Amino acid sequence: MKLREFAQQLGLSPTTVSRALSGYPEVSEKTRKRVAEEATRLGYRPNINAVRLATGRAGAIGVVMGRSGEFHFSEFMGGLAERLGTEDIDILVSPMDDKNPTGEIQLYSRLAVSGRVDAVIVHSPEPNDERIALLHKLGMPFLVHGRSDIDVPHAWLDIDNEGAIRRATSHLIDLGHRRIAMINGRQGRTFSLHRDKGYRDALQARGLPFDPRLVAHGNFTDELGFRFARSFLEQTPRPTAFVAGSMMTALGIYRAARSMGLEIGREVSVIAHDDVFPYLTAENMVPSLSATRSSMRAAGARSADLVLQLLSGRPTEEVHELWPVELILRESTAPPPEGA
Amino acid sequence: MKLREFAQQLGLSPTTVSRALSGYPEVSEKTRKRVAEEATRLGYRPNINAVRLATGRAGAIGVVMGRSGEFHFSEFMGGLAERLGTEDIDILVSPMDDKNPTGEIQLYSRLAVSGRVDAVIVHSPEPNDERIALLHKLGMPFLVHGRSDIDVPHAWLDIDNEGAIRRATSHLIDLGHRRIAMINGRQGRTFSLHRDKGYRDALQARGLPFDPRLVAHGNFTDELGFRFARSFLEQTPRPTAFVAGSMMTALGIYRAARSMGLEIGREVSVIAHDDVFPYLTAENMVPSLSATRSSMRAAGARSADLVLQLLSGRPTEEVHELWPVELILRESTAPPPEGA
DNA sequence: GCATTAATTTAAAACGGTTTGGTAAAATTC
DNA sequence: GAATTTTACCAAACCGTTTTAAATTAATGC
Repeated sequence: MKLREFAQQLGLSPTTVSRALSGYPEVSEKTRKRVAEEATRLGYRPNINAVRLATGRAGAIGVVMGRSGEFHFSEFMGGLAERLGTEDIDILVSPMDDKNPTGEIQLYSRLAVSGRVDAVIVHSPEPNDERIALLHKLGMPFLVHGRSDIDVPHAWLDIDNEGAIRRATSHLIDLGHRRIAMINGRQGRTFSLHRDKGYRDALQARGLPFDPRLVAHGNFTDELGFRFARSFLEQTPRPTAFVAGSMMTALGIYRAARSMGLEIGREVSVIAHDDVFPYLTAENMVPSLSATRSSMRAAGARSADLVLQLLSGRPTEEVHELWPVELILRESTAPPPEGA
Repeated sequence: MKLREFAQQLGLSPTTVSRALSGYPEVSEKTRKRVAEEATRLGYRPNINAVRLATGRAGAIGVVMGRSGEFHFSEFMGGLAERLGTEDIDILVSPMDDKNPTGEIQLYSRLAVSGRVDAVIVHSPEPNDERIALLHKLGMPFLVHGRSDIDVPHAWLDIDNEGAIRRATSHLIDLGHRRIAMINGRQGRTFSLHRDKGYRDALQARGLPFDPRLVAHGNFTDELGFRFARSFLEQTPRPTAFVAGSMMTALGIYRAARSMGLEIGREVSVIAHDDVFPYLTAENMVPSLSATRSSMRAAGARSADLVLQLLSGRPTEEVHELWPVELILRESTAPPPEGA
């Protein structure tokens, strides 16, 4: 059913009906109510594409999805979706071929120019992120999940990675650990750099030396967690504790320790970062995993909020949030064994 | 830049330019080429929303995302995105409040009516799935990832869950297991039913009794894997083998066995279904996990293909694919211990 | 070289809403 | 009670394409 017919049935003009449904003030309360009721009764819904054309708004926000296995992606999306469910705004997922970095910029610029989305969410930014520069130049509203040092104003939502890892590392030092290994995220991402910094600062604060042989970077997979942990544990003297970037990494570390007959929570301590997944919880690991924790789903939901704020005119410079991160101590952390 | 201006610059009518760009035959090769060149040179791109309104096509396919933790979701999406990256088609993710089942039907009907998407992908169908009936009634093209027994024609892509689990179970029986527990997916989903059937048929074929106390249903989480495995293992006599629905479930089973001092691959055998994740691999578990395996990402990519076929007119009845599932034997399966 | 057919191109009508700029009726002011 | 403002509604223009139906130009047949 079209607006025309619907309006006719009500004995009103299309104009009035359109306004009534969009909640404009210049239509009487009585009429508005009648229109709303009849709309649901007769099942009238404005054609979304006509609305989009007329208003110039796309009614969607874009998320670019990398190919590599990002298991936290669906949690973030879930949060986003949860919040956006009540608005009439869609989430548009664009695939990105991350083997081809030029393609990424093209993709963003296509996304921006094409008018498919009103705003974009940028993930895992780098300190000098081309995408941010591009989106700013194109005037496309965007929110960065994470942060960038780039000299371009950008709205962002980030967790305090640096503080979290500093606390985690400090705690391990407090327990008496002296050789603490760090399995971090992908090289070059801001969040990895922040975590590196938290780690180094904690060491430095206690006068412990920084040993590059105890730090590794890579995707958050069980596989890499295992491989790095294994190679670290083969060093002599071996590290007595690990700071890890993700739950999957922690699984790999647990596996590596077991494979070498080392007991987690006694001979090797582990603290990992937990994005809070419904299907794999730090609490339930054996031994239960000490973790820095921040809900990815909550970040998704809040990101939706912030994007909506941007779209309704809140100035970019005002929109940034740095979330504190909990440190939850469980059984995987303990003082190092005597003599280690 | 609008079509009007662009056409004017070329000294052509909007009609001709539009046709040239869409590849219609009634425009000369020479003109077409010129138009294409100038379009890239001047950076003309048709306004997507105008196109959508005029053509009635949305240029997007919809995916409904449940709230509960579905870790395979991002793999499926990744595959979808990978394939759709080359087309000019978007993926629209709609949030679903799965606490409110009525909401789901409303959501689908909104999605269908609103004209936001040209087709929809339905996940985890039930044998008599309301969504399928609805989409059929509304005339919205859709692909079911999975299958349904409903008496409504529907295109689908599914893996041979029944066969996979039958083989897995049979293999365990061949090894000598007699008490085999099954931790399946959510009650009522077609795939769970198929797996149940595969399991029961395998038992029956060898004259083994079906014991409902050895079967559990639930979400694919480490937590449930642990709880169910634990309660099964506390029975006397305890099961000597498990068939599990997911990698996370398998993690839970491993944990449960360990917590009871039982050695996987010796005292307890495990076969799980593996959707193939880059961040957690069956091969790498300790002991390595025997698995029925089928790539979720490949299913996503192929689903995109099939949806495109549907949209280009291939009849629904022709579109269904049943994928065979590999059974990969690793260290987690062995004959039961003597006397068990 | 003219009639006929085929190949190109075009003007104008959708597509289905929103928004601008008014107008008539009702409410308020003086 | 006339003048003014406010309220409630409407006709028509517009958003930027595609597509239908018709017009023009080029090619072919004889």
